Amino acid sequence: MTDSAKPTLLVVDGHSLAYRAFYALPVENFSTKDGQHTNGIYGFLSMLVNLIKAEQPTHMAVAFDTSRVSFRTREYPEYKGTRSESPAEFRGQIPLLQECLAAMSISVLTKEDVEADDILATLATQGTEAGYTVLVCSGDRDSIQLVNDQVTLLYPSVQGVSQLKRYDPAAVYEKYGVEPAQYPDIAALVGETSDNLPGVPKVGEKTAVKWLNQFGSLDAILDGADQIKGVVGGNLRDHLDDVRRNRRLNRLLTDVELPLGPADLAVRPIDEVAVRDIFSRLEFRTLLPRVFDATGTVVAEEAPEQIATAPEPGQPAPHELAAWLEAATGEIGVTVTVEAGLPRRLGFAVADAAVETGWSPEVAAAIGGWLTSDAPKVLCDAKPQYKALRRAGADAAGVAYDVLIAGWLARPSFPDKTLGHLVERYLDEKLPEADPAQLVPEHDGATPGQLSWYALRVARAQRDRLPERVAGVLADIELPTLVALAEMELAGVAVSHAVLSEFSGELGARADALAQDAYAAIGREVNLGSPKQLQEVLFDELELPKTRKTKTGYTTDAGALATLQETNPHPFLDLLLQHREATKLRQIIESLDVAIASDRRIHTTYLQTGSQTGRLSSTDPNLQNIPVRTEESRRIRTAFEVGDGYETLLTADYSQIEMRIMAHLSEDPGLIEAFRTGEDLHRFVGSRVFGVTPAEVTSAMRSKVKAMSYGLVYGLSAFGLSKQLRIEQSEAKQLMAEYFARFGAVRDYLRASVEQARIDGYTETIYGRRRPFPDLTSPNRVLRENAERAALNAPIQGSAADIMKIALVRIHRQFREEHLASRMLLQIHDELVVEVAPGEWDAAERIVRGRMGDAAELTVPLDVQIGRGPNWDAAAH
DNA sequence: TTGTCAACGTA
DNA sequence: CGTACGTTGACAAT
Repeated sequence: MTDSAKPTLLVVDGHSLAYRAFYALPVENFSTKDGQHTNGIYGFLSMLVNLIKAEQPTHMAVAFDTSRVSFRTREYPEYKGTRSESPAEFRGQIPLLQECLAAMSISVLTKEDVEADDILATLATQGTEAGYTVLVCSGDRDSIQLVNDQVTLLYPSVQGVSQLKRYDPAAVYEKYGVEPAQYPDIAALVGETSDNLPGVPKVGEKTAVKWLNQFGSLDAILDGADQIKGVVGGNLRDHLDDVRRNRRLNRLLTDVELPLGPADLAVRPIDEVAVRDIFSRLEFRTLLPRVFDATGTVVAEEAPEQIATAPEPGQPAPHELAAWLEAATGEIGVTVTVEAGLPRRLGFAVADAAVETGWSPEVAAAIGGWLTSDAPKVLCDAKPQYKALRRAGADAAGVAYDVLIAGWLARPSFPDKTLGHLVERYLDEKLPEADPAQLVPEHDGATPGQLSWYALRVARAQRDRLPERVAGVLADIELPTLVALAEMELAGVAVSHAVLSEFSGELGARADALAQDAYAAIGREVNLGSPKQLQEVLFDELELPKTRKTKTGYTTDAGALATLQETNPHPFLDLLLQHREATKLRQIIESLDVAIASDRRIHTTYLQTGSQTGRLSSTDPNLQNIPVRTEESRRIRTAFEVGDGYETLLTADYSQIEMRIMAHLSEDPGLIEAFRTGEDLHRFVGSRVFGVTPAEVTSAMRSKVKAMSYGLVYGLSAFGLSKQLRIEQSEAKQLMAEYFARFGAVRDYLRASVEQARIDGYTETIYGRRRPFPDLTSPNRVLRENAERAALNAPIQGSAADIMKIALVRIHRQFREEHLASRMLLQIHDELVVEVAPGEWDAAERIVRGRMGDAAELTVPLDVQIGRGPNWDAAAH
């Protein structure tokens, strides 16, 4: 038998190689939409496929450890004792990996009480005896002892599992200077830190090899220990027992009883269906053809999966369309294409048919009843379509599903929010798209009817995969919120151009004067808006001390400038700060002014899928960051006025909603009492922390605990607290200690919530909204700690967002039920601005206060502050 | 014209 | 070394 005809047995240590892959591959690229981590599985399989293709083994097996304990830990309990337990995210991947291997018809071997490497050693030995060429693939250096003329070790390099280094006897000798069989002797002397096997102090590979070559064997070294001089000789004599123990433990078993021998491990054809199934669950796409290729699997058909083609939509007359819609049972996919803010074309689809039409008064009349009925409608990005219909005088109801919002709930971090992406993600198909670069596109894009058909199919594929509570958030919170937001956007808020432009003029004049003074202070003109030029002035010309580093240089932000002004006063600094303030305000005013529409109102757009936590965001313009903190900046808010035909503005905000949620989630008795007594929160907390009566809490004490309380919600550190309060770090630490001594359950909750997130891979709000956090197990400390702070904050910020949305929906509903003309205009996270119609103040106030107050049943009351006034500033309380 | 950065407004 | 957002002007890259 020639060598090339010899059968090749490949045996692999599944655990150690998957573990290396787990740390080598960034988890954010290898997680399913449900949050299952797959980096270890993917990396391992990728390596295995390469190996199969390159080595063409005739026989194959993968071995796994069964647990952390084995006969070695019984003999020496500290064995591998320094290894931290492998993360849950890794352990969870092992059963799935074994499922993959089973689908690929690769034998998986495990054995109680022994390690995977003992199984490899046994198989290697049996294989050698039976005349196989053996390849051992392991990440454990002890496997070097197995190498001989028949057995080659494939060992992952530091770069990761994709690069395997081949160790035959020559390679072992070159690297370690000994025969493979002698390697365990070296290792016994040197010790193995990762296995918690201490060796002889000061003895490294060099010394060990020298001794081995000098004495011939480990036993001879131990016997002749007296002859070795110096400190190392003494060390050796002191550690003879350790060396003997190490040698006992690093000897791999070659006689493990296994259910299968080499002959039973012949490569078999993969189970193609099973492989497709598990790979699709794990969302492996590119790996599938590689597996087929490496295993020589002939895929029956080029495209066995039925790529459905969209039906050619019919173009019924209005009355036929109405009949078609009435006849359709179940959900209907709906698409309204929008032009100039108005509906242009409409498409409708059921499972196997689609129709479409242009928008006209006739169509509106024919299908108006269906649109406003509860007949379930499935859309992609329903809000703009709903608004377009409303602008055209049509109403719509029965929004039963929105694939865009559902896709965001399933994976809030994913930036691409288009139907095309969802079609790829959930259907594994391509949405037909016209090539915008071509004047006469080769391919037509999908028509409205076809878009509806795709949306409906995405909805069906998506809904099954949405966890139940997340589906509840969609149905009970997000979909009704969508309608309320659409109405708010349509309403818009009245803004006075006159107020804005007068203020803008004043600020402009002031900014110019400040700029002139600033130039005079440094003797030249610079662009005060250019951080780059400012750095030249501050650090080169004025030679002020360098500030905190940014990517491109040193910061010139307001905080740093203020600090500089204290340490190195210079008139330029103050002028610059004032100039910044004036130009910033003016810029905000300008952007608001151009956003005033012809109805003299500003219509913002709320992004319902814009945040990772469940909050809304606001764009074009952003009305959620209108200045409020300084007296002067509040003047901008006076421009937000009650509109014609309305009586007054009402503002309502939740006081300390996040701390209340913290009290609820942590069940901290102290914090709960704080909110139940109705005492000022920070005064109450201050009295507990500083051990005085509430009346004795000074404003300094109050602001300290206030900063601490708010900081808690963000994962503030002692360092950050000390910086913010400008106190010593030791004092900040002391403050935190005192705080937690009184409110210990808060700390317990925060810790536990992050730990739970590490296990689950995601956080959850009170209502079940999820946010995945793959980085919680990252070995990269910065990534991991960032994730920890965000994970700490997400359930709190997210629950507050949920509660506000619930209130929003209920207020909207009740205003309608009671036929009020009053309406909500703005939502600023914990605040609502309502425009109250004449004579409706009492009703509006009752509803807003009531529905915000009872939006959630927490263990502490939800406190709502109401204000009233002709403009936003005056309505603030 | 487009993308990135620093800076800064809000909750 | 404090969470979540959107917008702006400057500047560099295209």
